[in-house]
Amino acid sequence: MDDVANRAGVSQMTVSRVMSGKGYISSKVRAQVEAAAAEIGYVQNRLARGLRSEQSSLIAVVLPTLGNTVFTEVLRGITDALTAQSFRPVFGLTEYSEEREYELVRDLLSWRPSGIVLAGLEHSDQTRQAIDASGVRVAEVMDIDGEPISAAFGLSQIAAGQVTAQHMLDKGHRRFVYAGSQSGSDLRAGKRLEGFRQKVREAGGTMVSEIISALPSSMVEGRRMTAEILASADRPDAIYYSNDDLAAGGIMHCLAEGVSIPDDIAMAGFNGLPYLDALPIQLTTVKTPRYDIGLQAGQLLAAQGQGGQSTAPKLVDLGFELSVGQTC
Amino acid sequence: MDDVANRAGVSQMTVSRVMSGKGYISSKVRAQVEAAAAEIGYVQNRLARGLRSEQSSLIAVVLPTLGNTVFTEVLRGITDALTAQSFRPVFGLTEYSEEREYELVRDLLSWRPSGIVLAGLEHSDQTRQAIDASGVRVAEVMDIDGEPISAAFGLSQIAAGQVTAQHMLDKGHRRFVYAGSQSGSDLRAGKRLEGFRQKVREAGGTMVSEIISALPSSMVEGRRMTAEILASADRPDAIYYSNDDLAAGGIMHCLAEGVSIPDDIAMAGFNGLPYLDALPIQLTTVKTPRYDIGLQAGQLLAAQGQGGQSTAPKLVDLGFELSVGQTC
DNA sequence: TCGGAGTATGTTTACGTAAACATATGGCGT
DNA sequence: ACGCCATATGTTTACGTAAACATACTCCGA
Repeated sequence: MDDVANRAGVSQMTVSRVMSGKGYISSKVRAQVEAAAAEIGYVQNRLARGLRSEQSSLIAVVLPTLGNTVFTEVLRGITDALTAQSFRPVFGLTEYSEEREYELVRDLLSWRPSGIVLAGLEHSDQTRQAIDASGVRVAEVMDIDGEPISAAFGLSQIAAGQVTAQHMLDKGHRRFVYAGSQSGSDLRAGKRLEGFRQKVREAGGTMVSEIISALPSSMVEGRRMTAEILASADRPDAIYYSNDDLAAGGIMHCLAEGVSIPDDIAMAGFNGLPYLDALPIQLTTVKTPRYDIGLQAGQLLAAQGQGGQSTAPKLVDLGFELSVGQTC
Repeated sequence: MDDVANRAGVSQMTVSRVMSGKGYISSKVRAQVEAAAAEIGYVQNRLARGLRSEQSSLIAVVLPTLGNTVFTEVLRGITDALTAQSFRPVFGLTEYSEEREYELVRDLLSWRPSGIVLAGLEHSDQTRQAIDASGVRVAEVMDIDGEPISAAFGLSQIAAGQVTAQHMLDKGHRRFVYAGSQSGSDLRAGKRLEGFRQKVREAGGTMVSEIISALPSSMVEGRRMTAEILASADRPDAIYYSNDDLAAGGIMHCLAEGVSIPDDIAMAGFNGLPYLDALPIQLTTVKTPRYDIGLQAGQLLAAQGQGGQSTAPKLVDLGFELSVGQTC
């Protein structure tokens, strides 16, 4: 700024005023300063700005994985919201580990972000403590079954599991297998299963088994698990997959092996991923507003006014929609 | 740090030495300082550190989209490489716009990143100029057909197109349709098409038509385009899709409509996405080392030594592999 | 016994920015 | 004509850190 100031024949502070758009500036001086800045290729230093203003226009984003379309779409929403306000996401991946989440949160707080996005409502005490101490605003995404730190955007995972179970029960299915992944470390999936189990129990149905792969969810793994389930002695009526990728793998298995859906086996997934519309058989699933969840979380954090924080609702239910297909 | 110093009964500089691990510190003082820091919950301020050291341990990442698995995997690789060195990615999405890329690069440079990742080798003059002026190290990813700014990690997109064409020609196909997306703004896809066209021309084959959708690539759009192509009067032997998502949509269309692959229509895609292994029909495609590309790009930028920069190769060819399936 | 080398700590300063506080000019109402 | 207010610019200072430059103590060999 000093260089720009010298060249424009004004003081550093005047340059600062032009750059930040705050305070009075005559149009003549503004033009001079802008010309000088362009000539010497001035690029503002946000580290210094952040240091001085005790606020960084960075938003920390801590998500479990990018291997799941859900989170890439949430991240898209966040990024779009932030970009519009010239905030930038800095991020890290936990791979579904609470320990990793803590390390990342701690580290990211050293950037003095204006806000932080976390997945879900369950966090270690350490994590909560670090966040409380820092005073940053928090947006938790995807889940609303629980107590948010300050604001959560998502849907009731438990209710989603319940609705799915109810639909399958209504269709006459009674004997279920649950197929999950990630060794059960995806807590949202756990909540869906919880809701699902409850409804099945209430209706007198049976959870024949709950198979949880150690691998991340994928279509390939879903196909493998489905083959295993169908080959087992105690074959169920229906499979509830923890998400659409696994379920799509199930559909693929059946298409390839000539297994009839839903007569031989019924299926339901979760998420409502766009590619499902391209499959030969429409999967019954639950559509979730992932992009919107990210967008609203991003908007909350990017909103400048600190006054707005107190008036913001704590839990924002973006809802879900049971999408009935041909698989049950 | 002043607070920590007071509590530990030492000077601020001693605290700085403990935190950064540089300089001599007695084990007694180190313990005192660490205890004091823990008690008051000290969190270092990386903005100040960056300001002082003129270097930020942030890496700017500018990618076209997160809607394409390719870039989410590249981003995973980058993130993994950076995290290992406690660097963090700050990122932005261009949606395949050069203008947007420039704005993002310009803005991200204000964070004084230690490095920047860009997709592809084509950038506007403005962008190159801004990067040159800043002196940051650059890693360009996915493409190596061209002149890199400093280092590029990827594969020859032109060669990938050629290899695919050659294989299809060897299988006896002569009349091709190309199916692309994004209004052709994906320049890597353009290079593949270029290589493809060239081989087809050389072999006396025909490009019956080149259909480019305005939408982003997706399985759904691939299915729609395939239906359109198969319904056209001038029906080709084979379709070359700009990527696997479109091609998978083509497979789905054929499965649903009972079109025989490859007898009625042959197909090839690009990327080698993992989910292809789950489909009932194996797609012929080109496998690309996306994660590795990101990983190596990240490692280059996270490597501290500036001396390493000059010895680093300019173009790193991570190769590709033609994966022959059942679709041609 | 003395001096130098290694170890351990402190003091001063600068990084680039913007808040807080001055200062200066011009116009307008009374 | 006078003073006040809106406009326009300048000066000083602090944000938290680490480099550069002191200073002090200990140990060891000549």
